[in-house]
Amino acid sequence: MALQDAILAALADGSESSGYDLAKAFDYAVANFWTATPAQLYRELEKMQDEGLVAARVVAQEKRPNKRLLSLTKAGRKALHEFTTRDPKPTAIRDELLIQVDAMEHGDLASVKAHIEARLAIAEQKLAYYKKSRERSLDGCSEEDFLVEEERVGPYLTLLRGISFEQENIRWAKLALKVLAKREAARR
Amino acid sequence: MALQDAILAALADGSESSGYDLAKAFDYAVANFWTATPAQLYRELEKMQDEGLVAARVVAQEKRPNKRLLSLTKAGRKALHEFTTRDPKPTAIRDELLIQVDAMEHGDLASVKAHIEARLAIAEQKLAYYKKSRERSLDGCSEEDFLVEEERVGPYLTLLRGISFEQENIRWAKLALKVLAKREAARR
DNA sequence: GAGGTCATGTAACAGGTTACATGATTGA
DNA sequence: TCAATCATGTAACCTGTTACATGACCTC
Repeated sequence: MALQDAILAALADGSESSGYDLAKAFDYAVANFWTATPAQLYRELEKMQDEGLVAARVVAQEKRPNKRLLSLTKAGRKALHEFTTRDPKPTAIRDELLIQVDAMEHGDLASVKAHIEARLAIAEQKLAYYKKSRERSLDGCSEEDFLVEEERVGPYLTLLRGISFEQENIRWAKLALKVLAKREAARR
Repeated sequence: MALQDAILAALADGSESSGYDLAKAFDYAVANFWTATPAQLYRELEKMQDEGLVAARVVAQEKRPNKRLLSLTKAGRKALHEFTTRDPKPTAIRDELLIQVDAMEHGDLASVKAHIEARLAIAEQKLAYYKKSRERSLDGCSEEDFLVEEERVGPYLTLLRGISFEQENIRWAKLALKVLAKREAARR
């Protein structure tokens, strides 16, 4: 059910997206609290159309395949409102890198170190991307003013959570690499 | 496949656990980077026994059902080592609360506020639990010394990531509540 | 005596992943 | 000319969730 709610929320703040647009928004490289693959989205959107939560408007394009632009119906908006009243499930995190780090003494240290380095680079990219998003949102306004005056702060608040998540990933990865280096030096 | 790897890692650092023990360790209230329900674990453990990755030793107990204590086989240790050499998948986060916050202006503000408060309380509990774990690990030793001298730092490093995750959840939740309060005050 | 913990699971269903298929256009 | 982007999806499979079942013990 929760993917459905995530789609409702995405359509409510973006408005009129194609399945392809949603697929980009739910890509792990961009999304900070929910991911989904295109296959999942097309399947779910089909179901949501049958249930009358979203409506499609076909836009013919020259030199491009036709688009099906989706938007929320009244029933869709109602379902989204109802969702916000339900108790949210606890956060689920799945991180294979942390499994590897947990078991690193039983595995290949050099590989794990390389994986932490790769993750650090990804986190830095995501952080840079989120910070650009933030600048775009604020549009010159100060954060304090924005948070009180803007009519919609929800997306900004979730963006702040994404930013601090990536900042902590970076901090942690650097610490872990430092520890590994120190231990390697001490082993000789 | 990744649940399998998570089980291998759990058995490698704990050694000889029952399905029930693992279920507690993978519970969302305790686990910081992978969760699984008992049903999932019993199914997966069955498979892993067939594949020869884990072996069960049945321990008869008086006044309690028999236990099946599981441990890694040589093949299991090899599989775990091999896992650490593979590229880990990117972190997957799924958080319904952040969907609700993202869409809060389309939903029920009072409910969302209550959900943030509930999440804050959970994060504080988890943080307290993680901090106790840390004290137990350090056992009077300073962190700096521990990180260089201990033979196994993997579990400690993942614990640190869990701690900072919950600290950021707390910080974020408090900020979000403050913003909501200010906006409510400004609306009058 | 009610509810929690220890300890095992099964069945049915829902949700997520991987691989494939199509085909034109645009930029390096 | 090679890869990426736009844009749609399907099929098969794997993983995760929910609800149920059993039964004795321990604590309030």
